[in-house]
Amino acid sequence: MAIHIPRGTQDILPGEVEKWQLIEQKAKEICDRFQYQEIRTPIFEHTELFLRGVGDTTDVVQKEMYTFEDRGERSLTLRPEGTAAVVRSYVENKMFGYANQPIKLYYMGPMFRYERPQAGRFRQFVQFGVEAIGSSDPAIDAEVIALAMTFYKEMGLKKLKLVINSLGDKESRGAHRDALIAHFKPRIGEFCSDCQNRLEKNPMRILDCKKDREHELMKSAPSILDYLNEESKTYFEKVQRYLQDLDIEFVVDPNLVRGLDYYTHTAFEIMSDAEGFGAITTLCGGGRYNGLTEDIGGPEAPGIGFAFSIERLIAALSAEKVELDLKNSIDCYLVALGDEAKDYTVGLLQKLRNAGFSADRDYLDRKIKAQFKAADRVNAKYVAVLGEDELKENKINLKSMDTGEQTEINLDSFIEKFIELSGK
RNA sequence: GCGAUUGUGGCGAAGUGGUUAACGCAUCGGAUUGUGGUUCCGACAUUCGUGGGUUCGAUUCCCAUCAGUCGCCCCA
Repeated sequence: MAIHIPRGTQDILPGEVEKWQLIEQKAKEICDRFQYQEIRTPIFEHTELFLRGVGDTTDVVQKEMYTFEDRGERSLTLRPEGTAAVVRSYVENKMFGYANQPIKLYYMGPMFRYERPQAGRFRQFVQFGVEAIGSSDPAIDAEVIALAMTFYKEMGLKKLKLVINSLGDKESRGAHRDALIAHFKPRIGEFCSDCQNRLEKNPMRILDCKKDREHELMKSAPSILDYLNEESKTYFEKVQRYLQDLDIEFVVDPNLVRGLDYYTHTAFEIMSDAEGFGAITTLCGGGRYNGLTEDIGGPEAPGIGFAFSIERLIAALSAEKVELDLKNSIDCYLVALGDEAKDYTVGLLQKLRNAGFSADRDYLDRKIKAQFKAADRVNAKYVAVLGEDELKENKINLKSMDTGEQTEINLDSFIEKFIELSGK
């Protein structure tokens, strides 16, 4: 039996890959405008990095990592997200010492999570992400969010919803944590087993639980926003003000927690409202992670970033029925009749290509009619017919597929004439 | 990890416990000699995800297994 593609992975075939290329191009262009530079890190890292960086109480680490041992008995893990690795590289390469600060980076590449595949969820998926490290100016929080929103808008998405929250600094989080434990502990038995586990390890994640959402203690739970100290409060207010200045609409959701442990202060998600987008609504997630550099053994350096998956972007584009501007025509298709003519097209084709045109010919020894069909199928603008008659007279017949008009051209001056006619 | 649902030619899809498994699209060939996108004719599955069982006989019934899809949890 034929071998299948592994579960949760996909081949991106011609016809579909053009969308990816367009998106990648757009992402790079916008990063250039915002002055973020590309960084490429390995696809696997030491498992330890994610345990410490992402947090060992998170679902991502507990049940979704592709972890394996190499021949040297090192525990390695296919990266489940991008931030930990970028921050590792920042520390390892001492980017904190670079002249140009803050360090503004972007990345794009495959991530891996062991999950049951479904709409918008894969075991290998491609994330595009951005990290700005070395500044704790709320303006850069706004810039990072603006970058994501700009990208989506320019791709043509309209049904977007930006949700933001503040998780505060260490002090605020500590106070909130104590309040949460005090709030839930007396009646924690009424909650699901996950929540019972979360109580001591990471009580904030109880707020994120979907099962116990309707419980009365959920509604009366202490909000992080009431526990922000002055500094955190001011920071959050500034971020919001900058977003308003940028005309970026948002809603504040005090229950937005995010799945990874490293977030502090600003946390945000961009969701799609589009119908037919399925159960998954999050397109993009991100936030600030002051303290992450220290968690993985580096000096103190505040950072903020986001990541989104190209797969979900494409799903959102198709849910909103956005037409992408994909060009798919070729300049010239060569139709040859007879062995002598076929031989001649080998060189002629190369001349067209050398002159900068996209050009192709038949390689299946098809009849003239079938060759024209093939030309039509690839959306050829022109078809050049070379048969025994033309060859004898040193001519070639050029047909415009739009107008059906045909012109006889001297074979020796074909390229020059073609450049002229095609207006290139 | 749990649940639902599906699995027939390159694609979409009908169907039955029993001789040759509809149809549509695509593809290829042809409709007086070398010209596409329309029309007409013809060709194209020793085979119904895989393995096992029931049966005189299974693509159709049962079991297992694998895979796809969707949902829960959580996320991108």
